[in-house]
Amino acid sequence: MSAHTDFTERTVEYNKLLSDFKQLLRDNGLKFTIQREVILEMLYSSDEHLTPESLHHLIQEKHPDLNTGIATVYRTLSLLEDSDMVTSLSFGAQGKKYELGAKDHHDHIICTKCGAISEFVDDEIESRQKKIAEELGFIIQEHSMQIYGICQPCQTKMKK
Amino acid sequence: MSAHTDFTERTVEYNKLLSDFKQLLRDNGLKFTIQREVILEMLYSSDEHLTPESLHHLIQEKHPDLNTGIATVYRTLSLLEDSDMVTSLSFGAQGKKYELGAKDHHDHIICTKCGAISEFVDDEIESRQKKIAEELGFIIQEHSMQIYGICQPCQTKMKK
DNA sequence: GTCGCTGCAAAGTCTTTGCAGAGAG
DNA sequence: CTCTCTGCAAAGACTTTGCAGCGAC
Repeated sequence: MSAHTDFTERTVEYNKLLSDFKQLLRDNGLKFTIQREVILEMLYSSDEHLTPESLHHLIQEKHPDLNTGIATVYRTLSLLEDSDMVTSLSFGAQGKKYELGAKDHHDHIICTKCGAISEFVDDEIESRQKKIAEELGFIIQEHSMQIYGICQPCQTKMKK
Repeated sequence: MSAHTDFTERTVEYNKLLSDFKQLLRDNGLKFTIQREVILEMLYSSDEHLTPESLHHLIQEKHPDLNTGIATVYRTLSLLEDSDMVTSLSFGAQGKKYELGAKDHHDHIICTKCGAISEFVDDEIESRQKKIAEELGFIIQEHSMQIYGICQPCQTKMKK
């Protein structure tokens, strides 16, 4: 499930993120605390889109000693969102989900029979999106796209 | 933005919607009430994506005699959503927004600052999606796509 | 040391639910 | 008449905020 990334590369990427965060805090006269670092780290290491609650849960699990409060999670997420370091998304279900803005972009195609998920990126779609946003006067930040269908293996099963 | 529709045609379209709704209610042993009719009517006649609160407000305004409760609005929207007559959208901004599902397929572009939503359809994207699904061996059923960005008015505000 | 940060709990929002009377079928 | 609906208010779920002690700088 979680894509394996080369350790060195991952560290470099994370360190960049971390120093951006520190810079952001410094620029605004804010303090770099262990809680804030852990929240960033969890956002980085998780491949999922996290809700404030799931993020809090993750932190409680991995760093029980910190006894981080949910309020701090909310406050930090707002801070990160205001600074465009994370983006909040809310698909249908209740409650927002958050993800780091720095990750590689990709879309998903989901099988409605077995739940298998494939990822894809299509340059043509990406460029059309930019054009559409432009035409509508928007400055595009990102997008999210899901295609739902039936995957090959499920199609085969259904024929039997 | 809002396509002008000829009055007669509009009435025909609305009547179709209304009879579908009545049928739905009948099929499930539910009752056709004035409140339910007014909610459907407001959803139909509004070009906006409505929140439960704004919908309630609209109804209070146009039909003050009914004194419709917000709970009824929530209950009716859930009913309509469960029956796929309306679709709920929940992007960034707080609170869900609802739109009639009977309308033509379209995607959404959402302002991450103020929550404004515009709609669009792009044939090229639609056809690319079909192609991608095909390449990945999927039989496409449907899709959902959202672009997030900053709308014109918010860009202007930010410059000040 | 100073001043922002944190956890806790209380206060806000938004949404759902229980109830008794009203109303559709 | 019966059984669902409705408005109201109370209860829930999710977020934000006030406060006093803690900790980064």
